[in-house]
Amino acid sequence: MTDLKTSARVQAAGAKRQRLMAAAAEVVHRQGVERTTIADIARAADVPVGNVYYYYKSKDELVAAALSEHARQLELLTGRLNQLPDPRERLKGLIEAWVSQRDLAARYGCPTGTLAAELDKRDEGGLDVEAGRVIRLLLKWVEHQFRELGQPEPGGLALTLVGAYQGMSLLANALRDPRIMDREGARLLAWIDSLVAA
Amino acid sequence: MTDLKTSARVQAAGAKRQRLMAAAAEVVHRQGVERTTIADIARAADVPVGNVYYYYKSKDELVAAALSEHARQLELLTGRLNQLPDPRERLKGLIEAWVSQRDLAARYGCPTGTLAAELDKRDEGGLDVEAGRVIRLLLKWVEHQFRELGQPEPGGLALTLVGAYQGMSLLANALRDPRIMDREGARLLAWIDSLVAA
DNA sequence: GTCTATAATCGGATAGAC
DNA sequence: GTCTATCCGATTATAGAC
Repeated sequence: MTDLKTSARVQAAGAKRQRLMAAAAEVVHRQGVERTTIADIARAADVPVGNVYYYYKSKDELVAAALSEHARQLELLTGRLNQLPDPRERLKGLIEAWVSQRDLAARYGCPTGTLAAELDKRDEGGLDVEAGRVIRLLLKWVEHQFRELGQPEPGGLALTLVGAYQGMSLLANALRDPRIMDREGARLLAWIDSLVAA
Repeated sequence: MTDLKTSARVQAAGAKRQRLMAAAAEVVHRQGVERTTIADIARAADVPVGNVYYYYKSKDELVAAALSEHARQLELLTGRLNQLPDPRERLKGLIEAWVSQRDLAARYGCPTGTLAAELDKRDEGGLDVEAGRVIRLLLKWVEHQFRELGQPEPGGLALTLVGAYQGMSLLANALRDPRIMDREGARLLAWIDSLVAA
């Protein structure tokens, strides 16, 4: 019985931690790190404000949690795409996933990209390095697909593709126009199709 | 004599306003809007803190000033490039200007792009719209060059070029690697060269 | 026009009751 | 584990002397 109670408590605690992590990712994406208060995240996660510090010792830890939530989402996506037999189809699936998020991107930009940009304006903490790691995760996966496609410079192509995504997200956001995601997404799909396997 | 004294005073006042505007642009680029205090800008401009409010009634007005400073810099650059007779050379000159800023971009990102991204995370003020205007200024100029080159879809090409710039700046910044600016810059130059005039 | 002192507010973090 | 009350520092903005 104590075991049951304990595991239930642990699960509830784990659930709260997870809720806080997911809420941190969402709210920080919408408001940015600096404009997001602990209270904002607590409210979104439906956790009492003063209780947050039991799970995360500081605001920076919550931001780190948001970052790892983004990494988790990315791994979920690439995991799904890895089921596809053809690397070309995997890359096209990635682009389609980006385009499907057009409205969110037009309103708040790429979650990881905007977060990285904001964190790079601090010196302390080292959260900026953490953000770079998540972006590298994406770059490495894309590079791997280009290599499997037999492309000569997979690293350069990955930089171009991910850079195009970051750029189109920023422009869609700055101009508040989701159609930019459609337009550039279509161009990227055509580009991938045009690549000749070596 | 009163005229002299008055004009001197006006000039000094104008000079302070300009110093504050330039300082706002620089400091906000490095630290971001939210982490920049009025005191930071005052110090950078060598103006007493309490005196700032004589020139700008609020922090938002200082941010707006930073934005128009970026617009001014952009007009200076395009004005110089307009001297070149060939639109293809003008576009290549723009790309070279971007690459020449690689170290700044790798440390703090594109001044206008990162500012736009940060401002888009607020609802109040309408400074986000102002940031969009500056980006549109650049897009329109680039579009004009592509049109003069006889390209069929100048608007789409402008979106691609400016998007590529924003993307490579963000990646260079997130990965702290200025060589990304060289690499992608070279690719863009080759792309412009490959375009066949219609 | 210039500058100081200070008001007013806000948000991160902690202490400690339950 | 949960939650309240509160401290403390920082920052925008203003009032008013010079």
